[in-house]
Formats: sequence, structure tokens, C-alpha cells
Amino acid sequence: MDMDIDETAKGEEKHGKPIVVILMGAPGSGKSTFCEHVMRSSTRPWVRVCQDTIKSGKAGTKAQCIESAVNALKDGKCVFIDRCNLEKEQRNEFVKLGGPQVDVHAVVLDLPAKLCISRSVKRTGHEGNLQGGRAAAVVNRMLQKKELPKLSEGFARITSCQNESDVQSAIDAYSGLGPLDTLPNGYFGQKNPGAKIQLGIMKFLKKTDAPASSESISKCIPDSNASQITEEKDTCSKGTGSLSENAGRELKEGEEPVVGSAGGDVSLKDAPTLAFPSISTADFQFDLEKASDIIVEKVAKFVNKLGNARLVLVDLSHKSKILSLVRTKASEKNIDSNKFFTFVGDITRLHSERGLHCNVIANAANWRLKPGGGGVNAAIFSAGGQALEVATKEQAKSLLPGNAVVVPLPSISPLLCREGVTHVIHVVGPNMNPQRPNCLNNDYIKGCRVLQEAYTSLFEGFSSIVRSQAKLPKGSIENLQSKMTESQDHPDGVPKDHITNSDQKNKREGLHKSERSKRSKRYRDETEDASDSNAGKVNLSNKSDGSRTKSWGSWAQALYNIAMQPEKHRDAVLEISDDVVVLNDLYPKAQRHVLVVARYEGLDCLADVRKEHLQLLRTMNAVGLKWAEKFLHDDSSLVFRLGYHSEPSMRQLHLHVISQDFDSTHLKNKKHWNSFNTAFFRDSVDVMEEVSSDEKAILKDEDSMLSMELRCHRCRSAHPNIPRLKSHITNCRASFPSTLLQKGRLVFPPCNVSIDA
DNA sequence: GTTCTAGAAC
DNA sequence: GTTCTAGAAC
Repeated sequence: MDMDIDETAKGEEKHGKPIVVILMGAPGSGKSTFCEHVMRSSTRPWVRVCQDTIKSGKAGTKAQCIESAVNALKDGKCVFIDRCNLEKEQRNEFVKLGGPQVDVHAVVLDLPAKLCISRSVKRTGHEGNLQGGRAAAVVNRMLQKKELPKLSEGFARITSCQNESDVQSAIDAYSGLGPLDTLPNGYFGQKNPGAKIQLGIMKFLKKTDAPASSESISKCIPDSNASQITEEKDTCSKGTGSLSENAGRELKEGEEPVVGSAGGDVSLKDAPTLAFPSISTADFQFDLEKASDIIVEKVAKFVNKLGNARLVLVDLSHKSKILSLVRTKASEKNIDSNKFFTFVGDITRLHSERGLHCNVIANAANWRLKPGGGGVNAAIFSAGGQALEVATKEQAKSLLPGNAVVVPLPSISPLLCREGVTHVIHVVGPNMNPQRPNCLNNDYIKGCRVLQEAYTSLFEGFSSIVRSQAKLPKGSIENLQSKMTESQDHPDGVPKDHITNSDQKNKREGLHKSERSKRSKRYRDETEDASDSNAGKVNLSNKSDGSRTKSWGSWAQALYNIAMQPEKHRDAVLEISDDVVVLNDLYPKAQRHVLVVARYEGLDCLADVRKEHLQLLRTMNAVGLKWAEKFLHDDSSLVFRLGYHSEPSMRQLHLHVISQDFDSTHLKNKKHWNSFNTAFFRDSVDVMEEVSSDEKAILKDEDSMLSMELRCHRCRSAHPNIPRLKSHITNCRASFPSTLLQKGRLVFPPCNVSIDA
């Protein structure tokens, strides 16, 4: 929405249906901040009714709040009810404000208790005068009584927020509400956060999706019993400073500390998150319009390649021009606000002060990679301590504009122990400030190119961290695993976003330095560049064999998405278990063609498979066989083969179970045929044997496969083109080659085995 | 992975 | 003129 319509909207008498938004949340959950954010950018007139200040700045009564709300509604204004409202009884009179002309919404700020307490404890000059240590006990007591709202109480819409990203989405939703717009009714967000969700599945789900956000509009969760509402959850990471300890001490004896139960559930831990400042727009005086275009363009390009990871543009001030420009452009481009959002705060204290956990932060560095200059660079070097300077020097001594370098933080760095930041990525952007080195003298053609390169380098660096960390828990690096078991934070080996760095890992992981500026005239496609520049560098940190890390286009994510959230794709899925999902191939290349997809995060393809996946391979094979047998039972003329593509086009390890008739209109070209009928197709039985004895599977590359002639899979006769081949195979009844008849590579119907073989 | 299409092959 | 492939775009 343009800001320009602000005045007209306010001046107009005609409005859509007014709404009353009842905020719910403990002190420190951010209710007032929520209102401020919305009221600042909304094109609707809002009134905030706050019981703490309603009596000319002092606390008033509930009746005064009601009266004030009624008056505002009469004026056609929308109303925020800004009080805790945690119990049903406390809010029911406000719900009654609703009617045919007025909708009542609930926004639940159900943030970690620990976070609310730490904010309340620190707060000075809070309107309700709830500050200092007393806050901890109050918050705890309140949270124990909380009753999450239900639609049946009379709410037209409920938005439940479990983390900062949910909150930001809700702010965006209400801010973007034009005078005549309405938000869809229903329950949005997670109903029973932290409740007993099947952990076996949850730990492999995309973590950002665990607490459903306002984006999942179709998901209207019905009311459920209230017995679970006192179950506490905490998405905060453990051991993050002394505030929670202080809070704990405030509790009276015998009082159950709510926060005490927290921390066990790592499945809801924050997704990998990169916080980055706007590059070059501060001291380097780069044009804000152009910079915001580039940020949004690059974010759009990368955000979907990063799995569940998030990108967050951070600035110190609410008034930041660059944040509002980027916000507007990002929403125009429909960028998923769960994966990318803007955030106001000190980038060096996002976790401790704002409750946003970012495992990676970017620094708008200078070419010397040294502290100084003021701004973000000075702040980050100062917060990172001597350790950051030393670690930086180890990775690079200087950096040209357009480049980035990943620096793993030693565990002694305050940024790691206090904020949970595992890596700093230094980025050098183009400079338009004549007072600084390498000034481009307003050459924005070059400037824009360099800034694009800078963001590409930054996001590639982050992406490499995400990839290497995603693979760690299931990964094969024994010395890392032993390091990890020392870390009491992570007893179960579930994917985490901050892992205690071992020095060894630091060295392997640290090098991500895009050298694009040396060779680029016009920058090439980032995906290619990513794999090129990473080969032999970061991505190999987990791969002893030096294999390249593949990058996946957006169209290649479908299987991954289904594997991670099969319940969202019910119609596509034939079977779901903790380990695999079975589905029909969308474009079957034979009469029967199903895929058995692994549900392990970070297991993209056969190249990622190691010995520790052997059990999974066996499970996949067994499930595949089961389906083949089922199909054979229905049609005994079929023969099946089970195997993997050496270099699949679709991300997420999947086993093809395919009947050998290849009778399908979807089989159209050489690649289709050869991918199932050359050594490129790796039989499941062989893969299991290779992984068991040689640690990994043998792979054949795609290029050599494509150039191969077209041969019948039965009689091995060659054919000039696909149509001719297809007409041949419909009639060929020759016996299969002997290699395929061995070791159970082909699966025949039980009674026919002796005849065909 | 598919779709689209220019132009090569027939 | 039609069939088919292969590369680009998605």
C-alpha cells in the first residue's frame, strides 16, 4: 500500500466495517509495540485503549476502557484493546463490543515466557509500572492462568503468534488493511504450541512451519479442549544470559516457575536466520531507492533456495527509510513474510534485547576488515570482541567491494555466548561517499552491479552455512558428532542452528569468499556461481569426497516440500511414515511409477548418502518393494525395477519404483529414457551394497548419459529416435539382460519368476 | 521436472 | 511439409 493514501483515508467518512482487536499477552509480550507499529503505518484510523493509561495517563477501570472503545467505534474507528486479557473472563466484555457492524479479532502474543520476563524485568518507565524483578513473578503467575482464545467466544478472527516472525506477519496484516479491506475470518497460527506433536516427524519438519503463521489461511484449526492451555512452551534457546536466572530468583518458594520447564523442546527452535544491515546505504551513501530494489531482488532470488532459513533486514530505527522501502517492495513482490521480514533493533543484541534469534549476522564491513568507522561495522567488531578480530584475520586480510567472507565465531566471543550468533559474514558494498576509499563517483551502473554482487555473496555465504549445518546431525563427520555430544544443549542430535564450534570445523567452514569480482564482466546466474565458487570451499566441509554441492531451482523443491510437510499434500501422498513418504510420480514414465521419498532434512540426493543412511536405504527399498508387490498383485504382466537417479532433477532423496513397460505419454525424450535405462539409474540393491561396503554409492554423470544412443532395455537393439524406440518397446518381448536378472534388480510377480527368468 | 519453440533432420 | 531434438525459460 502506498503511503500517499494515508490522508485521504483518514479524511474520509466512509470506512469498511470497524474492528476491535483484543490483544492478549503477558507483560513484555509486545502488545503496545504491536499497536504502535500498526498505527504508524495503517491507512485506517485506530484508537488504542490501554487500561494502564486510560485515566489521563494513569491506570483506570475496565468500564472506562469499554466506554472509550464504544466512542471510538461510533466514530468509525478501529480499536485496539491493549491489556493482558489472558483469561476468558477478563476479555468477554470486550468481545461483546462485536456485532453485525463490528468484528472482534484476537491477536495472541504467545511469546516465550522467558522473553516476556526478560523484557519486563528490564523495562523502565513502563506505563503499568511493572518493572524490575517483581515482573518475573507476575508474568509467571499470569501465564499459568492463561486461556487461549477460541472462536466460540465470539471472535471473528484469531491470530496466534509464537515468535517474532509471526508477530511481524500479524503487524503486516493489520498495517496493510486498507479502509475497505477485511481480513479472512478463522483461527490463524498454532493452537497448542509445544503440545505433544509427534516428535519423530516434527524434528524433520521445516522448523519455521511448525508454528503455523498467518500465511496459512486455509488452515482453520477447530477449537480443542482447554486442558492443554497451561502447557508451557518456550522457543527460546537455552542459557541465554542471566536475566532468566534473575527472574527465577524472584519466585517465591513453592511457586512453580513456568520458565523452568522450558528448553526441552528443540523442535520449535528458531530456523536458521541471517540478520543483515542494509549494505552501503549508511556511510557509503548509496541511493536508497536503488539499494532497496536490489535488496528485494536478491532476497526474492535466494529466499526460496534456503529451505526453512530466514533473512531479516535490520536497522536501528523505526523511522528507517530503507526498511520501509524494502517492506513495501517486498510485499509487492509477494515475498513470503515468514522467510523475509524487516526488523528494528541493534543487530548485535537481537536475541538478548528483542528476542529474535539469528545464528548468523552480516556486517557492512570496510575493505580492511578492521573495526572502526562507526555504524554497524564498529558495533559488530565491538560486540564480537577480540575473538572476532582474530577469527576474521584468519579468514581474510581484506575484501574488495562486492565480496563477502564468512567468519565462524570462536566460542569465547560474546556474540556467540550471549546472542547465539555462530557466524559473522563481512560484506563490502560499493561506496558513493567521496570521503571514503574506492568511491565510485556516482557511477550507479557499476555501483548497482557491485551491490548486487555483495548481496549475492552474502546470501551464498549464509546458504553455505545453512547447508553445512543442516547436514551435521545426520552427517558423517565423526569428530563433529563427538563434539556435539559434549554440548549439553543438544542431547538428541536434532538439527540445530547453533552448534558449539570446534576449531576444526571453524577452519573448514570459514572460507566463503566470492571471487566474482575478479572474473565477472556480467555476473552469471547465481546458482551456477554458487556451486562453482563453493566447490572445494565451504560446502565441502561435510564431504570428505570433494563432491560438489548442487543448487536447486524453485521447480525442484516439490518433493522436498512434500517430504517435509506431507500432511499439507494429502491428495498427492499414498503413504506417510516417519522415514518416508510414498507418492505417484506426477509425470509417470510407465504404467506404474511411484516415488519413495526420504524425509530427512539435508538429504537431497544419492551423493549425500553415507553409511549412516543405510537403514534408511533399506527402509526405502522395503517400502518400494511392498508397493511393487501390490501393483504386481493387481497386474501380473508388470515387472518392476527400483532405483535412484545418479543426479536427480528434483531435490530430496527419492527411490523410483517403476514398471518396465515404459508405456507412458510422459516419456518424451532421450533424457527420460536414458535416466531409467543406463548406468545413470542406480539399482536400489546395488546402492545398498555400495554404501554398506564403500561408504557411498557410485554415481554416473548426466552428460555422458545424455549422449548415449537409445537402446531397448530388453533386447538391447538401438533406435534412431524416441518415437521409433517407443514403438519397438511396445512389442519387444525379449528376455531382460542377465545383469538385470541378478540380485533381484528386477521384481517379477511371484508365479512368473521362473518363466521370465 | 515440464513447456515452448527454433531449427535441424528427414 | 512434417517430425523430432535440444536449449531456454520456468
